[in-house]
Amino acid sequence: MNDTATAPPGPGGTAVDGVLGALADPTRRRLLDLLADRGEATATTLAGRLPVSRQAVVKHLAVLDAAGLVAGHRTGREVRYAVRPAALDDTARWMAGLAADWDRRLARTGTRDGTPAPPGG
Amino acid sequence: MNDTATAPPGPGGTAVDGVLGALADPTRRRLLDLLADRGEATATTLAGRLPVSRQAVVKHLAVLDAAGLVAGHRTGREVRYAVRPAALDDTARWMAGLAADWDRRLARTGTRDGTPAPPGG
DNA sequence: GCTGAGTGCAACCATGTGGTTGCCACTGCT
DNA sequence: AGCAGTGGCAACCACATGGTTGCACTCAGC
Repeated sequence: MNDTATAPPGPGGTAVDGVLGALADPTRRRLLDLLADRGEATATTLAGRLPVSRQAVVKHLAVLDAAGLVAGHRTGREVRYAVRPAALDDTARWMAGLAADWDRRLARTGTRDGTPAPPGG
Repeated sequence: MNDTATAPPGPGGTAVDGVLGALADPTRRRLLDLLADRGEATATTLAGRLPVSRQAVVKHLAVLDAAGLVAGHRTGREVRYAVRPAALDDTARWMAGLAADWDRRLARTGTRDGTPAPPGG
């Protein structure tokens, strides 16, 4: 059984989970916005634009990296991070599919609750 | 300045924030899946399908309700909840727009970071 | 009116997570 | 070689959050 609801039959379901958690935090969203705006940036630079310490930014960047939303590569003594639209796009599609799925289900289900759920589907 | 990144210029940005947080929790997603599948259900019924207590379900339902993902209406002594695709659909669109926005920005930005561009810095 | 089912609320606990500070290692420039 | 800047731990703190239990209240049926 997949644990990502039902709409996303594709293998990308796991990635979606991380993306949702990562995007749920406002600081992280701000970080992504900053990153998308600058194209690339280091944790130190980013920290200068946010009301949090560099270490906090590093942690957030780690979460975003785990979610596949950003990627960092070392350049000399710096580590520059950049956004990766792929994961976001994948999640957007998953969500759109989920919304459509809900609508579809709502159309076929009436107002039953006491019933022990449909056996065949 | 809105705190929901930049892509969604519409007023729906606030709703998105709640949806993301609500969707980030696996139990909540399971709940939504159950709800979408049954059409309608009470917290007690839902609790029977999940490995958590009824009260835990009630709390999750409250979060989902605050996010606009579900709506509950009282029927006698029961409170039946049902999913509301609107908020999800809205968020899906926001996310798709954000993904497109990133791609757009990445196309125009090069690899600048060290440049103290903004005068405030 | 009594009883049973179901809801709502409050207290409480444990863990996760955001955030900070401190310190050390490494890299690059002079 | 020496100094300054940047990154990477690790420890630590505070609060939010998921989850539980207990109890009181309400609605439905007999």
